[in-house]
Amino acid sequence: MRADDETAGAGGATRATRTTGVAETAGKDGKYGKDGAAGDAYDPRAFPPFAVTVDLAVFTVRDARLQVLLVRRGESPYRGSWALPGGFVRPDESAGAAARRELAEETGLGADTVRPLHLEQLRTYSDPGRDPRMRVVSVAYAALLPDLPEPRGGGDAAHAQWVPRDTAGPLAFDHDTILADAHDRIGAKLEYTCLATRFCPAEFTLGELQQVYETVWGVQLDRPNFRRKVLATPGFVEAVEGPPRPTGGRGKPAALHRAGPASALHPPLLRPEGRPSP
Amino acid sequence: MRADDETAGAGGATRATRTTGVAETAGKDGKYGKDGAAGDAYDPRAFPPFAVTVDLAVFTVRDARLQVLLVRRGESPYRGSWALPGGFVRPDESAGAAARRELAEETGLGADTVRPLHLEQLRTYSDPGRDPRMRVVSVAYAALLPDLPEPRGGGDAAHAQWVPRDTAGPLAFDHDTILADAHDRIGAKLEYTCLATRFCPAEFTLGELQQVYETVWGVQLDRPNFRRKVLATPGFVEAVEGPPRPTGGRGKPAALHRAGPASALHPPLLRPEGRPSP
DNA sequence: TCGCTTTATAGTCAACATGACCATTCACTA
DNA sequence: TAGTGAATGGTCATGTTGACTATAAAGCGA
Repeated sequence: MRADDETAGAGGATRATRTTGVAETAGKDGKYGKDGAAGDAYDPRAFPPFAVTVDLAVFTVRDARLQVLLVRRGESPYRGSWALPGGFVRPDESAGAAARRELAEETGLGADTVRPLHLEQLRTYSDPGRDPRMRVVSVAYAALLPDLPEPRGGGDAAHAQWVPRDTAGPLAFDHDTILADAHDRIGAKLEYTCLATRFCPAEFTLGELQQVYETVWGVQLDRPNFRRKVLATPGFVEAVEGPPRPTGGRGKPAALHRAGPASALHPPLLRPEGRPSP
Repeated sequence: MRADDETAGAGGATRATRTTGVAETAGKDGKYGKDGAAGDAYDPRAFPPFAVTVDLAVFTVRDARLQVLLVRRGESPYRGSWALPGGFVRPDESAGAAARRELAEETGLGADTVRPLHLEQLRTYSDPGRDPRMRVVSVAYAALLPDLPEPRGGGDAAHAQWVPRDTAGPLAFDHDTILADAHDRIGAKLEYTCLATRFCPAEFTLGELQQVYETVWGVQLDRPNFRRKVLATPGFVEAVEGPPRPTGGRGKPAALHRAGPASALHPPLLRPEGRPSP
């Protein structure tokens, strides 16, 4: 969660292309120029068009590590580099729809599996130089997946691969920045939302939920305190009837829970130390 | 802060335009199709281009009310409606730079005044139908202004006007949604960042700072408790030497403070009741 | 069957933060 | 000189958090 935007390169050059004050205000809100008075107005068609893409930071927690889904680039630039999955937004879909479509394609998961997954818009990256070939603005999304039995299906998604987040990079384009922003945002949202359950299967133990927090934050939490806090937060989790899951012989089997109806935590579940940045 | 994205209209139609799986993965990350193999690849130039704009939710606190800067549209559609200020992103600038440029133009403030203002990217609105004339994706920003002595300069900005936030709307396009998202985001960030000082002039009293919280959140806060909390948070504010500002005869003059070096609050300054949504 | 290990769960206690108050100080005005 | 309005300085009960100890339940190996 970086506070500021890419503001480099502002100022001078933009002034140079400015013609009149009327030209500015005529193009308000993404509209054409004043009706008919096209000569002076700011006309978007007079410029090379923007391409709009989505980039996805797809996270899961597996083997007590935060893993991110990456693809290897087959074309230049950055040929052979790892990159975040993504693709073009099509003329008839929103960025959110494009992100969900790409998520299904890259993970190889069916539409039914992908539909309930949490997709969160992070921010938009629009630096003029971020793609050396053309002007591309990219809307970045973060996706949270439980540790699914079918990590990546065959077909289109064969080239996508889970990589531990701390060993990911350097990535193509500005994807290192996007990934860092995504990690920051997810970590921050764990503090005051119930997002952590999205990393878990439908039924999970409190130990698994705690593992999510510990993995995303990179800290150790006290187990009794974590338990107390989660159970004291109304609507965060609710107990599941029936026998606990077989443990495989290690310790007492834990009771199962499922995500509750709440979406926000009151008060928040704060990280042990200070947060990185606003 | 809406949790989910615009996902309406996904699915069917996008499938119809899909050609092959190779076409999908070839256009990864906002690139052209596979080198040379343009026949099958997804080529952005085959589609009508996207226009990219910025929309600004510019807030200030004046007369104990949250005010937002609006412009009146002179062209159709929504001719005569109020709308958020904004405009096209130019080919050589980032969205953030465009937002700052538009902010200067709409407020009539000089570049030096605008430079230190807080601009925060909210999210991107990309619904295919959000502008009836063409495909426009808009990157929304929130800007926080102190109650400046020159509310709006002359010239270009003469048509922009401060409007109380609760009387704003209905606005053109999806600007009601953007404004609501902006208000939610600002309110949430007041809880765990030092953002509130951005609504204040360089030197301010704790009463003025409290007024910001009360106005944005729409609640009343206890003054001694607020004071204790703010002063106990390291780096939030620091005392200013010298005599207090003349009060105009109403009560004891308050000590002046300026924004401290901190950017995040630990622990956060939570709203009295539960937060609206995640 | 008896320990032994492992993990879940229950409970204690002090430090800290918060919300609801009351009291005092200060500058200006009537 | 008293009165008014706002800032500032406290108290106190309550709730939350962090550190820590203790108990319970399951499987394993001897």
